[in-house]
Amino acid sequence: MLEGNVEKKTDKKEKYLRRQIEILNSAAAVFADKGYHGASTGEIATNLGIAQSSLYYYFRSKDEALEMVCLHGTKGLIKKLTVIAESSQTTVKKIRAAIYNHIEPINSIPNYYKTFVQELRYLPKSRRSKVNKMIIDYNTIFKKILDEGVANATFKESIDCHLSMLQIICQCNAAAIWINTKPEYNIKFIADSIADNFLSGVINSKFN
Amino acid sequence: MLEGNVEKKTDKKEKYLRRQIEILNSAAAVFADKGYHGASTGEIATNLGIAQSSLYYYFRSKDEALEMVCLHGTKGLIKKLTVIAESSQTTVKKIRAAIYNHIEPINSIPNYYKTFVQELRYLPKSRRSKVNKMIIDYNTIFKKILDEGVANATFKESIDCHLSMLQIICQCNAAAIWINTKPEYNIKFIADSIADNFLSGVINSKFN
DNA sequence: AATAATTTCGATAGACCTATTGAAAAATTT
DNA sequence: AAATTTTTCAATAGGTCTATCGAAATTATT
Repeated sequence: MLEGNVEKKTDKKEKYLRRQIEILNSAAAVFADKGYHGASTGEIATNLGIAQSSLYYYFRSKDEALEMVCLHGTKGLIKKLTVIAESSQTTVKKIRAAIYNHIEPINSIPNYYKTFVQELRYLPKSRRSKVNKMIIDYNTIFKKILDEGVANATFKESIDCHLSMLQIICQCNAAAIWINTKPEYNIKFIADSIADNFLSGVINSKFN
Repeated sequence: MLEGNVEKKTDKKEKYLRRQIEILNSAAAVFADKGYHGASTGEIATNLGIAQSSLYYYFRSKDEALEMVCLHGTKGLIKKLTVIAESSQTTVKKIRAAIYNHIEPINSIPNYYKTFVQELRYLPKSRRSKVNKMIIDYNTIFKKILDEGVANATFKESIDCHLSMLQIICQCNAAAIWINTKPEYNIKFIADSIADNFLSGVINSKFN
């Protein structure tokens, strides 16, 4: 049966893709821990209990693995940010939601997050196009929320929205490194702190 | 003459140390560009126009070179921060000065700064003691300025000073990466932006 | 100018690492 | 249970890299 064959083929493919994710999880863990150049395919394989050469059934090269980790780690982020940006909340709430959305993968997929933040720079130029497009799109949407905040007079006219976007994102990204240094530093706490400081600053209001 | 010999020996030593700095400059440049593991001693040497093996007259190993770059890149920073912390300025001015002090080496020694920020994590544990002590001291002084701000009611009581310290520093450090992405992003502009946002936030004052 | 100290060099050992290949093993289909 | 497809493996070619060594070159001293 034709339909039967199609279904089976799809299953095969899905099984392969599920296994590929397991491989990528290990790659992300070693990349996050040792850095891209410090990571060896041998260690990625050993952590999975398979032979080093077996990895190459799932990716062509180490840098393809890095690209896949970076792309997989950011899957869905843009869509979620778009929903936030296009929602009818106040700008302040959008910013809070955007920060939480950005920081959440630190919890769910920490090794992908760390690899993206710290190792993307080692991705060869020939492999950058997809990731770069994604970053530009993401930053543009993020900045738009800030632009809107200035336009509707929620934010001061004096702020540089591009720079503010970079400042927020770099605080989120850095959190991936020190989030586990104190028990009270969970992502909600950190997201709130970044948002509070960004929105209102630290100066006591009686001084305003 | 005894004094003569002593003087000459000192000159020798200083000549050696000057050359060592040249070696470290090249190492810092390659570390900053390629990352510690991606950097090869061959490239460090080629950039200096000398043989790879010649480097080992100035350091024992690649990780000793990394340690020296990290230590040299932060020389004097603590002293300057201490002067700021112990000065009689207002807390707000201290924060502005501390941010500028922290960010300034991005201009004067960018490769050391980038190496410190991005590659320190690859320094073997056996070599971390000096750098770690320095970082702890530095962060403690920085946090003290914030604590003082809360104590003298310049800052809100609700802020987590340790977290705020981390947030400021990570914004400074990230700036080393994107400072050259726009012509108007000089260190004064960025230091002011970080300080402005941190102190007063971005929300339009009529909303307070 | 001869001697001594400092600096640089070429050659290389010993490791480690990526990616390929063809075969073996395991799983699936017929 | 035989045949086919999918997955894993061992072996290894070919490359790069760190660190060492004794010799050569350069610089400084006597």
